[in-house]
Amino acid sequence: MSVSSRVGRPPENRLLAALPANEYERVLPNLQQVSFALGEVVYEFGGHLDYVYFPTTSIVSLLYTMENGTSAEMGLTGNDGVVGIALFMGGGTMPNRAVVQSAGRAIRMKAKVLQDEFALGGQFQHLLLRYTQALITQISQTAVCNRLHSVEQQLCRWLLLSHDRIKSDELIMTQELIANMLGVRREGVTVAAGRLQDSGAISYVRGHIKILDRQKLEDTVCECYRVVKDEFDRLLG
Amino acid sequence: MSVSSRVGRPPENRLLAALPANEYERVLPNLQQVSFALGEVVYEFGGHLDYVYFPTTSIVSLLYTMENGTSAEMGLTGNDGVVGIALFMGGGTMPNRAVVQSAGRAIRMKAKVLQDEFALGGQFQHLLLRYTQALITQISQTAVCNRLHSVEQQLCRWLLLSHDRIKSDELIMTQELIANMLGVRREGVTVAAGRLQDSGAISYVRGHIKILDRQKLEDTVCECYRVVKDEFDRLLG
DNA sequence: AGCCGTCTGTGCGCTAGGCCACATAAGGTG
DNA sequence: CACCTTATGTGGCCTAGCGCACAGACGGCT
Repeated sequence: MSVSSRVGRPPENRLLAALPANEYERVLPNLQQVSFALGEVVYEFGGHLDYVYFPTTSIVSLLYTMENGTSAEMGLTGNDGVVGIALFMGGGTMPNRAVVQSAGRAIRMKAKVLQDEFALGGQFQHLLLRYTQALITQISQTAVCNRLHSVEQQLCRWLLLSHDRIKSDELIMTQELIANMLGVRREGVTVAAGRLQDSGAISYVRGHIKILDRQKLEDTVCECYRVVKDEFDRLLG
Repeated sequence: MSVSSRVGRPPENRLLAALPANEYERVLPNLQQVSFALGEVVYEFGGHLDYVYFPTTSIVSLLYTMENGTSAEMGLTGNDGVVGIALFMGGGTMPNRAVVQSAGRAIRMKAKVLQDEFALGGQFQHLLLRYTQALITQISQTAVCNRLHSVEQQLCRWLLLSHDRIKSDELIMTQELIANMLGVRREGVTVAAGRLQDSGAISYVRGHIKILDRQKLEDTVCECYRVVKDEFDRLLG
């Protein structure tokens, strides 16, 4: 992770952008821009956090890794959210890992600053809690989707959720990594991605996925995607 | 749901019991005891909530029902939690249902009272947020467990989580209902429960499950159970 | 260019769990 | 007690997805 300059106005993160001017001005001196590399670990299982991160151009996955090494994603955070909710929820640590799924920038804020601001009970607190509720919806829907839907549908959901959180139509992501996120085999992703490719929805070349026809993905995806999207729009839109 | 008398001291709900005396005295006049019947719906998908509920002897399941009618449980709340987190998280409604899984009592509190108390930022707010974080862990672990573990392991997890939240060794619950909770077929539950019965862990007769040997369940269950239990103990213990 | 490591495609056998169709059993009710 | 509803046990068949093995294919490096 590399730390660079100060943060501009308005911020590229939707949570920060939704703050009233006076609250944003108050926290602005405490914000820094950082860059995340692909695969970088933002926090570990049970690890302590010194900062919270508001992704701007990056996407961070929340994963849980089992004792036997297999893993699955619970949710993902992009420019509409914040990584490190344990810091204001009061738990300090979370029993999961956060890994950078798409390289890019984020804005960080010292834990203490966040906690003090949260304790004031203003709009900042409000926004963080609403985001947390939206995240709960995302995690819940992941639970249901894992149980009831096919790998192909889940891949569509994952592609659409990622696409929503990034400006580009190209995702940098091997099938191996996607398999880890979805908690399925790499070959399962190959087959599902192959079908999406045949239908013309995406093209896939060695870690570079291009979204060619978003509508086709939306036609294939299960209802889980829309439930999550609608809830984010309702709570943060 | 039947409303009865006032609520005693100390309360049978762990969240309320953890309140400092002065905060509990302040909310006490606004608490009422209610009884939930098995299968009663506490709130519907997107429905409005006038009260939050602190279960004491009841257990409430948080479920999501798909468009095609199949459903799956995201988490469950007993005397260690509260039903209706959307009321203090700010969203107002949740995109899921809450159904009484085990008949019993709960303590209810008017939404407005809860919100005012939450806004004071005292211990009550603190406890509610910590509980919410524990719930997030539970939901996450459900997501992972749905993806990676067998029906038998999930049934064990479910039995243990329920057993922890109830005084009795007997659960009133048909296999059909358990199947809906776990998002699996009824026959799948029959087979898994049959195995547990053969091993002497439980006995199962027409909607009455007796836990005969808790240790055997703990030997069969996946790690998900302990992760959730440890996190609840850490955050609320 | 040639090599090599990393991705991706594919096939095969296997199993868990889905769907369907019944058989049985346990209580409740007249 | 006879009947009927509801709950549970069982089997047969089918599919999705796993594990494994290996065959390309692409791209970076020397």
